[in-house]
Amino acid sequence: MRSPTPFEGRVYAALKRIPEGKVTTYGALARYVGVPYGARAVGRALNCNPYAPHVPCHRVVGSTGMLVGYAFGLEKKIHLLSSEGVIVCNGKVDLKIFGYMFTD
DNA sequence: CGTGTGACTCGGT
DNA sequence: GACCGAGCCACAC
Repeated sequence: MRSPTPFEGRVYAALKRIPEGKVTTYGALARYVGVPYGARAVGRALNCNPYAPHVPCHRVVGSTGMLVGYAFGLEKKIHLLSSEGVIVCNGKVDLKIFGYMFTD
């Protein structure tokens, strides 16, 4: 287990701020942690440190609402989201309804 | 310190 | 809306 870097710590903190039944995008998450164009860095951090379920990494989807990846498997990710009230259609989520933009 | 990689995003065609 | 190429970031080697 590699020690979590400050950057990863900010990512996990942001993840925990996502209300249940909502999802966010790698881009929005990256901006929130202070890295406007670090969407890839965010994804890499989650893939390398899936502290699940301590960190709800399953609430992170692509900019188009499409689920792009999950360390435990996309099927698992989809199931978790639907269990929280998020409607997943064909591996995609409606960001117009479930998209969380870290307004605060 | 340079190179490669990955759960991304955007702009052009 | 789909496909393709380029850009950006943090991290491991």
